[in-house]
Amino acid sequence: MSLATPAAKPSRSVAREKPRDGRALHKGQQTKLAIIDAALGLATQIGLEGLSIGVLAEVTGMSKSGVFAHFGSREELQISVIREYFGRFEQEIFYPALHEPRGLPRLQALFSNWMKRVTVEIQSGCIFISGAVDFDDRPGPVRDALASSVKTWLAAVQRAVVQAKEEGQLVPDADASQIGFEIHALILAVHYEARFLKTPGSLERANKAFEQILARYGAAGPAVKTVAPKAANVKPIRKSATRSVTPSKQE
Amino acid sequence: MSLATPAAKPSRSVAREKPRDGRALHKGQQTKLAIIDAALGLATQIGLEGLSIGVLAEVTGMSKSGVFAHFGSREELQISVIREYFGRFEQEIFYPALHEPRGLPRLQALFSNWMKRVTVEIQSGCIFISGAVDFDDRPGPVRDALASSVKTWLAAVQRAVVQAKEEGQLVPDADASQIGFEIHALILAVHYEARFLKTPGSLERANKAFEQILARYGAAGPAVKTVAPKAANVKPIRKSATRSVTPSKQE
DNA sequence: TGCAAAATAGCACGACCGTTCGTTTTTATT
DNA sequence: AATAAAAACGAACGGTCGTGCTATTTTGCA
Repeated sequence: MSLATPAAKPSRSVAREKPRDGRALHKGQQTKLAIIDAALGLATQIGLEGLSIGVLAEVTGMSKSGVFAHFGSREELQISVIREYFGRFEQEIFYPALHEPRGLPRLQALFSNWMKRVTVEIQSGCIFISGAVDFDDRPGPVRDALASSVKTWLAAVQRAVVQAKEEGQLVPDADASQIGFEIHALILAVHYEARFLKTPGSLERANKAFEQILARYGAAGPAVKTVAPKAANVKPIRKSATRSVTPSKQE
Repeated sequence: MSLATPAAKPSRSVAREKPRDGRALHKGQQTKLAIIDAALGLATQIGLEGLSIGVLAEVTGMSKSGVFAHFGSREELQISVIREYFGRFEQEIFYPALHEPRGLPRLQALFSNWMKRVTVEIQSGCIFISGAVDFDDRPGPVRDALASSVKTWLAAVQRAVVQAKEEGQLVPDADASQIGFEIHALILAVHYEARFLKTPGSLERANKAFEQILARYGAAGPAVKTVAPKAANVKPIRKSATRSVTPSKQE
């Protein structure tokens, strides 16, 4: 099972004819990855729209045309950045949560990892949020890439809610889309209040609200009590689990 | 009592020496208001950062320098737009809610009016949200004006929560800042999901979540039962109440 | 009606933008 | 070492941006 239903383009790896390790990637691919990495850093701070090829060239120590040649258009650059950002979302939030047993523990891990990432993004910014504002009503491939990434991610969260219901850890009439909406709302509010308004205590309020969501929809009985606390602390990590999950998205 | 603690600049009205009605405003002030109005329309769609003097001149049928002369800088134009937007927030959301009795009914009216406005902003956009993204980490007077406007507004909402607690309609240990945070989160989520993702049913989910917040913190006993339903439907409007509240903010 | 002041227009500037194109350098292979 | 391909450069283009000047028009009051 993968986060992205429409298989994400690999775009990296895949050497020439003879992938003799130690020189697998073309020089161009290396620098392209370096450019995307720098672009991602810029985009998180000033947004996808603020991202300019000129400053990107300056940062990477290249010429404008040199940077440009790797993408062919600014839109393609933006889309590359979105893909990279989505990939890191998977790596940092989604895949680690898969180590937790499906159901409530995994849902809690998803939210916890998400919040951990938000803690960083309070300084750096989130492309999925700034991008949503930038491409609110501007149709095109960039907006499509952005929206599909976000939808994929939100669907994954919602799937975890459904599984928690299936495990009997949430009451049967719990509305998964409603719960997903409320969780998403908390993340957005943390970004707004902590990053923009700099209101203290936003992180804690989001955590508290999340717990109250679980408390409200949590099924009665001992099931919640036994499973939840165990998973919250213990992490049964399978060896090289991260790598074993990642390639599965290739197909 | 006014929404804005730091008295908002009138900027309009105030004629010359002899305000003989019918020719109270200078020609310049009239067109300035017209420019701001057009700028507000543009800014809600493409954001404060996307707002350009060139297209604004085109829309208003003026020359670039003609538009520019009214503000002296782009920043001042943006600030004027923020002030105008804030003023409409007061007019459409805050002041009408004052007609409801303080406490729960007024809080419900605030949220209801807010949601009514959001319904429009799904198409047009919200400057307080796009502006927060645009000026995330860009200090300056525009960011200050934006943040102070939002904070003023959020404080007004929070005040309504406190009053509901004072009226005994919410449990005494209800955390007003926590409730304010969660309400704000719902609005942000509606904007994101309805405007950007175009997810159906977002409005309903926000309304449902709001009711559940009230249900969770609602005080037991008959107080809630008797007051809440009455205020939810009946509107005891004092005659010309809107006008009687507005000028009070002048001092 | 005349006249000062206010409002608007016209024009140009420097800066930055994405993009194109021809040239030069670097890379990878024989 | 030779060579063809890939990568990076440099300069320039047309465009938009905010802003500063100087005219010109319009306004409001004597």
